[in-house]
Amino acid sequence: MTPKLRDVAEHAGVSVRTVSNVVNEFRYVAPATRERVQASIDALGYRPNMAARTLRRGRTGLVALVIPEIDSPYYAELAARTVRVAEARGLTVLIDQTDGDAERETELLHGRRGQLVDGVLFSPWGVAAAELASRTDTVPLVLLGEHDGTAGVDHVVIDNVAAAREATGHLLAGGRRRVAAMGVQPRSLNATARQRLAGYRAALAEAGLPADPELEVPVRRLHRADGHEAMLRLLDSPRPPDAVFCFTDELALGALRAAADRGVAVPESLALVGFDDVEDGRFSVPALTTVSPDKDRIAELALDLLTHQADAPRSVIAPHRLVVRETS
Amino acid sequence: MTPKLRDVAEHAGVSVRTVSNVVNEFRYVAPATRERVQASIDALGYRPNMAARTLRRGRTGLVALVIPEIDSPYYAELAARTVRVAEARGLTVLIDQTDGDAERETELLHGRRGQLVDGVLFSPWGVAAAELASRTDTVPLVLLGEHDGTAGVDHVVIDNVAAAREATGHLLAGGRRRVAAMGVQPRSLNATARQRLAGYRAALAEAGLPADPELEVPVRRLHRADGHEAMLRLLDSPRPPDAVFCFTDELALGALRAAADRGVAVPESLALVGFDDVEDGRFSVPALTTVSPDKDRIAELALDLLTHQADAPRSVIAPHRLVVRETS
DNA sequence: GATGGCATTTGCAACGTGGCAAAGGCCAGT
DNA sequence: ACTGGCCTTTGCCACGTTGCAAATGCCATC
Repeated sequence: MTPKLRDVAEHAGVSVRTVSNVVNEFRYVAPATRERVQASIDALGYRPNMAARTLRRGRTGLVALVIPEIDSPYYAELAARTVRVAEARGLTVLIDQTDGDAERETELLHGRRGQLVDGVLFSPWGVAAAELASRTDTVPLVLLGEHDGTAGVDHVVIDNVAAAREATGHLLAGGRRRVAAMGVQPRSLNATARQRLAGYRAALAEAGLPADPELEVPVRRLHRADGHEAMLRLLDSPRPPDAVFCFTDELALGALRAAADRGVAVPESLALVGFDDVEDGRFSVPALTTVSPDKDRIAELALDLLTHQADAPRSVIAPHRLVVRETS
Repeated sequence: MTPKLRDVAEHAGVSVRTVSNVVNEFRYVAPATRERVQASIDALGYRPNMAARTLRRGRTGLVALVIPEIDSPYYAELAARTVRVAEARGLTVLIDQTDGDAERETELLHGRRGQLVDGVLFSPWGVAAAELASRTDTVPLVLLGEHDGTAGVDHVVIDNVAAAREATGHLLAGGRRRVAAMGVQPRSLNATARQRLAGYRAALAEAGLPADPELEVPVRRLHRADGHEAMLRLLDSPRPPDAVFCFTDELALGALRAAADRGVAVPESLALVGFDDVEDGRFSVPALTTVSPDKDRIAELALDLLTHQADAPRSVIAPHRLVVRETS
């Protein structure tokens, strides 16, 4: 059996409370006592029991990070950073994977974790804003990357509209005239996709180009396979685009592969811009031009919001920048 | 305040214990009572308090997955699968990221998590076998992907030697004669790298080729950047290889990029084989030939071992297969 | 109508910890 | 020597839950 406070107390010849004081680095413990107790702790290999501590303190030190998929590189990178930042603040991250399933998202949102976590960082995929509003759970919540303003919830976002406009504008500035947008979501729940589409359209309008419905390409998910499939269709269509703004790097990498399959030269005949700046895109051939959100900053800001909950919901915007590489 | 059992009990006019019985689906609860209590539970929005439950039951339902990096695609994919399998078994996975830091690994190994988890799935990087043996913690432990047989611990592995031999043999069968191995670890702690090197050498020996130290390429980490750098060095060397067996897909993807940088045609002038079968490699140009470990199976087996701990340490081998694509 | 047995409900206690506040001990200043 | 004050240690209890076993109630059977 794992030793508990009482065992240490007996071993050191002090009261349970004193051991607790040592463990919690209480100020008023005589150096000699502290030393003796510490020796007993080491000797017995005592570790605080988290359950008991949590029950007593009312806090767990755990934060849930709810994301659609761990193995999607953007989320993996975001998760890695979140874990690092959280650890630096004495928090532990519990990663929940929803597979984009709205039902599971709702479940987690309404506190299925039952007091297991002190806060939730939530990167929604299929869940509607209304669902957020109807939340009864009291656990602090911060939304990542979704914001249509309706839900009265803290959130960290990047300026998706501006970023999409820059990306599309960059393609247009390079002389492209048939620029497609890939990543449109059939169900319009997804605020991020909507905003990127809006930015794309704004850039077209600025350049005096008409919006062509054929060039607004819907995909089921945002994976490489989806990008690959959609790009093949585009390239096989009567009037293929000369550039594509992809809503994620994964889509862009799939599209890049499709271009290779069809023998279309990138960037000569087809320019591509992605979104997320994931590691893969830096090493692809050719390397991917992309919008790079500041993931470290996102993680930091999200944990800031979570640990300093305020009365009124806040919206924080993390920086992004366009990274031009070889696909454009 | 979140309602507790007592609140529900009062609301439903039954004892606390009966509510607990309903929550835990105890057999002997009258249907009418069950219904009434359930109504109260729903009305008040009761959620069991995990800390109290854990304290009482002695189990948390949490399993730690300790990996070097979440955002390395192999680990990300493994983590995603582990989370799914665990969930199907009513377990929640807590992901710990060590950044390959031996100290942190040791810390986690010795139970820093203090009863927070019921078991640990551990994918070591820098920690020595001796460290494992000296473990005092009693939490069930399963090792992933490391096995030099010395540590008396359950583990799930693939047959790295055989896999490396197949991969290298495949390159040799394709007529390559200067086959390099990339991914050798300077410190020899890493059993996986050692085994893959052994398999590589075995294949060379089988083909009657001498082992050339110049072709056994060490790298600091196993990332794309390391593969890129190492490959550039190889290509710039007096006698570059005509094929490289990379110990991870990430290295291979970096190498692929390096080949493009130097204008070396893959697979014509240079063949590449990776290891891990990560998603990126399926969409790279050209698509990566790789050793594909059965990650689903690894996750399942690991949780099997963890939940059915035995007296004697067991070694389980998960299947793998060589997936030939375009780089060889 | 009494008895036995089973279905259902309940009270008590304990899991290991930390908040609280009081008790104890020591020393300096008067 | 006495007092006051501060440093140090301590006991008691509650956090919310469930294991245990006993208590209650009901019905069929004799």
